[in-house]
Amino acid sequence: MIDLKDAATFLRLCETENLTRTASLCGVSPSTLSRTLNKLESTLQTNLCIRDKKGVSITPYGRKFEKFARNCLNEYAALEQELHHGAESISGKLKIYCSVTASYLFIPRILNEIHLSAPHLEVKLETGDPADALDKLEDPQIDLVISALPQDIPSNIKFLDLINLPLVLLAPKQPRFQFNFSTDLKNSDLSKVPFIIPEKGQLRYEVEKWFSAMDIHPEIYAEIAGHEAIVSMAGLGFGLAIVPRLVYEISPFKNDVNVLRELQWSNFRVALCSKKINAQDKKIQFIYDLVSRLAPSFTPDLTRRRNENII
Amino acid sequence: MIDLKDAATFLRLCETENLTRTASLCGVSPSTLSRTLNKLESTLQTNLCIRDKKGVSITPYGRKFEKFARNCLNEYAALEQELHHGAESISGKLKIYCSVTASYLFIPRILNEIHLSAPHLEVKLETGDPADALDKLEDPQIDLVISALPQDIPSNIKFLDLINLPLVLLAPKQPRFQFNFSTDLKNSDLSKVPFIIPEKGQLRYEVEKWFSAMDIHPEIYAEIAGHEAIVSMAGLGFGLAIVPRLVYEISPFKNDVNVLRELQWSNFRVALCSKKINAQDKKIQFIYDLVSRLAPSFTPDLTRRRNENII
DNA sequence: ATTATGTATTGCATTTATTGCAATACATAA
DNA sequence: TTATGTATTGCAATAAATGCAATACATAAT
Repeated sequence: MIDLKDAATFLRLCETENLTRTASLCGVSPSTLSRTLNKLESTLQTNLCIRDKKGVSITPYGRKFEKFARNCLNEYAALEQELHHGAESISGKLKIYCSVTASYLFIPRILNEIHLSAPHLEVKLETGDPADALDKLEDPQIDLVISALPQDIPSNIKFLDLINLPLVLLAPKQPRFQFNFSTDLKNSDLSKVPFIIPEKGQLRYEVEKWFSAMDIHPEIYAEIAGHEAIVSMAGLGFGLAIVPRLVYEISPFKNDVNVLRELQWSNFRVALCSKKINAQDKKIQFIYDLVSRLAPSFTPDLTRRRNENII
Repeated sequence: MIDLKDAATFLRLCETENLTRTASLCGVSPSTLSRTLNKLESTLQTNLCIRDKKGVSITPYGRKFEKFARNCLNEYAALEQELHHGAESISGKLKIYCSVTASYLFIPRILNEIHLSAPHLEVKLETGDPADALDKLEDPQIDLVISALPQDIPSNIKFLDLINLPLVLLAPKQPRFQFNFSTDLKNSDLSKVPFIIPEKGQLRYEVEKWFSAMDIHPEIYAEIAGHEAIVSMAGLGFGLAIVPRLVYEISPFKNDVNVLRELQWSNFRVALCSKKINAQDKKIQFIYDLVSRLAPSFTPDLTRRRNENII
């Protein structure tokens, strides 16, 4: 018969579609997880997922089981709540601020994990310009933010590194003006083309640092709030832009821009942050703990994609 | 974490409130079941049931868990149906005919067990005069009946003994007429009081056998269809009556009648019956198998109550 | 082409959990 | 008192789960 623990395990697998990482999330070895899946499939007499040397993919039957598992675990959480209503367990409300991009990448996994290991914790999410993220911590409503870390980290901030994002230089495939950039791009050329740069925040700082290191004095076409909008502007052909690779990867305008190069020595540390004064909060401690288990699974996913479509 | 097998086990315990019998139903030893309950209670951090030397009783928290367990197992059954819709599993429809009393005693446990071990089997129930039960087998709609076995069991009937019910002689506490029966009841007296007897069926046969053995020639007040109605009539004071003890125990008129004595040497075998020609049916075989596991739990429950309130 | 990294699985020895028997302890009825 | 029914516990045997290390394969980087 099915053990609810195995059901929870399968939900994690559905989220990651990766046996090794799921195993580490569940705190077991990959071999154990592999055998757990065998057991699950044999009791259900069904193939829940296809596992080969390449990885894991969930079958339609697996999706049905996923629904079932989610239902049961929800009811189990409700039962626990009913039995000893939340005593000892992590519960209450928690508000997180982050960029739209961060919400795509980190939040689903974090929420999934919260749902599995602290189902009584209510999470609210606010998205916006990542440049504002650290300041948002001053808002007493906001408990946690996902933000790029500045050079000098304020002393009242506690943080946990999530990922170190490479920055990429983007150019529109169809420039709106007749500006020039050839394949053998020279820095001197960059002073002659319009640039879209962030209005403020750590990315603005990094971009300016790069300009100065490269000794470029670019023409600024626009200063934009929100990383995602920068890619849109570039995609629409208004100019070159610099954003974290991840933002480019996720953007709906991805196909309208080319990656000219990846910026070296850039330092764009994305971290989970909170005010140190809240560090004692049980909920916040729990999230730090949870995310630190989750963090290793972020890194490889993003630094992977290679074979740039350099023009 | 909870195993659905343990949840099913607990549902059986809720039905029987008896650890030993539940253990035998689940096919494990009582010690194993005891430890299963310990495990369950420790994972839920709650007392699901009170277990002492006297027996088991389910706590309110246990009832909550029961609801949860029922939910989950229902969903699990639905999932199984969805995955390989009923292949290999016992499914379809089955109609059972029995008396109201039998439906109170046997049917809940049987249905509970069906629900746990063959959740896709749809059971319909028809209740009526047990005298008609065996004849009902001629109805092609009816697959199984619970009936008293006649002296000569028809050769085309397959059966499984459920219980051997003692018959009791009942007298109204407040007779409607001025008939007489003293505490030192003599058989000769019984010829002078009105009797309510069954219209037909095995009970009619047993009653007449007893009359003739005792050399009583009673005054027949009424011939009634349906055992339950016989107790009602007696309770309303129309006369003495003979019914299976169980019928008396369960009757809402129980408090309006006294048990004068238990009839000796009466032979009222209640059995699960079907036509032999249907014995190959997978569903029917399954029910026989299931009920034969269940049967031992019927017997002790009913032969227990002693200390009759003999007048 | 070769190397390096990432993926899942399998054999094996070890540890851990489960199981049923028999014994125990108590309650209730005969 | 005796017999029956109830649940639990100690114990030894059995069964199951676990992680390590080795394996096999795919893919990407060099």
